[in-house]
Amino acid sequence: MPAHHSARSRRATERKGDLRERAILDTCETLLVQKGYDAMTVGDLAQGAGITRGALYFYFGSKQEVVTALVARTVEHLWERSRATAEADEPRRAVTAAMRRTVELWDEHGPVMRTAIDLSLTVPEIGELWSHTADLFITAITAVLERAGVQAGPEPEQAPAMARALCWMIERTFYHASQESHEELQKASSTCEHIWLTSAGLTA
Amino acid sequence: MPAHHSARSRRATERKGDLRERAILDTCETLLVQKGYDAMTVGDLAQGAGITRGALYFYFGSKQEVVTALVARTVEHLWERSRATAEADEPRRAVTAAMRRTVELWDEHGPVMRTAIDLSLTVPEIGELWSHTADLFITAITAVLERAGVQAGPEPEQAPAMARALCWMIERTFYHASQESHEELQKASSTCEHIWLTSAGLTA
DNA sequence: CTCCAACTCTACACAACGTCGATTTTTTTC
DNA sequence: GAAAAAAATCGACGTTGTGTAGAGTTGGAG
Repeated sequence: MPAHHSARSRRATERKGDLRERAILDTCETLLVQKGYDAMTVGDLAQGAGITRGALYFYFGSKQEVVTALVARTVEHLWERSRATAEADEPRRAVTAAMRRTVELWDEHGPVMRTAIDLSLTVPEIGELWSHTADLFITAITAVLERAGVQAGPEPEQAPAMARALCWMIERTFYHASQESHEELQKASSTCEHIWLTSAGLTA
Repeated sequence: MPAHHSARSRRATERKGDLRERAILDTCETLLVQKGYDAMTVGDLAQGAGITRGALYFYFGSKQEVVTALVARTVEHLWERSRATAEADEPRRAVTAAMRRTVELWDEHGPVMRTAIDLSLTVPEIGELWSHTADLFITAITAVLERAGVQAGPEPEQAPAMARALCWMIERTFYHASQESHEELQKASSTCEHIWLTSAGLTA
């Protein structure tokens, strides 16, 4: 595996391999959309990136590693965008903002996120990545619930447990909707937002 | 190619093959728990059932077919039990009863149901089976919501769409909880019940 | 007994994975 | 700007797991 040392000097020395690596990940994302994880072979991946199978194994140890790297890249992008959103806001607004952001993310990276979810059971690394991401959402939802007056605490009817269930609801609902269309995603978002608000006691 | 399950049900006596078939499915369920779908090979399956790979292919055309049959068997059992539960009841009671039944199902068949969910994307037959099952739940939830006063209709904030989201919430929450323990399942159930009731406007 | 269907096995062909060592290309160093 | 080092590429190989083919075995009905 090539070392990933960041900026060394004023001259950004981008190796040829870095290009290839990105090409492989891009190909992977494309293929995931076109044929899905199972049908995608290492040969396809290599061909898409313009190299042979042998060469691909210089960059990644396995098909799983490629996908893991792709998930990592996507998830990182996701974190960045999440950080950007202000959290200290009136609860109702916060919910709306969060849902809009979520729609954007799924619109953009639906297939990769679906794959990540599918593989998080069988590929421990991806499971790690995804559960970490989920935790971020869960703590965010928890914060909103508590600010809206839901009691904090470890019991099943208190904020953290509810946030967890709501997170899974959103994940799963978007998972399905993103297979259909952008419109479905919007509707799904409205529904989830409504349930979230109701659970928080913010009924209109 | 030998004809498959079409005319078998008419037989009076139980053939040796029916035993084998069941043995294969039982083995499949065991292996699913022990090693998971990917790690389970057709050889393992055959060995567990006391036959060779070749013989197994007499009964099932592929590994996927075996799992599909197992899912079908499990799901059928699930339908039977669901039918048994009375539907015409006071909403609050209906919710509690439904959740208790769901806990039982996951306690009993957690691994198979998790596998069904995982494969419903890649194996169309399983997807069919599972989405049909989900529809049963969704209509049941819809009925409860409407009886509790939630408006009927196709809009994202009306009963059917909400029922769908709640169904996915329950599915996903139980999916995760059933990997942990029976206790987690119970807690998950309480949380889901609470959110369901709140969404229905049945706040205590 | 014999015949047919149900059942079982071994052997084979194939596809995809991951490894290896040799070789070529790119980058660094002097 | 050439030699040395590192990075990148290739093609061939061994392995594993899948699904198929065809031959052989059992057991019950006529």
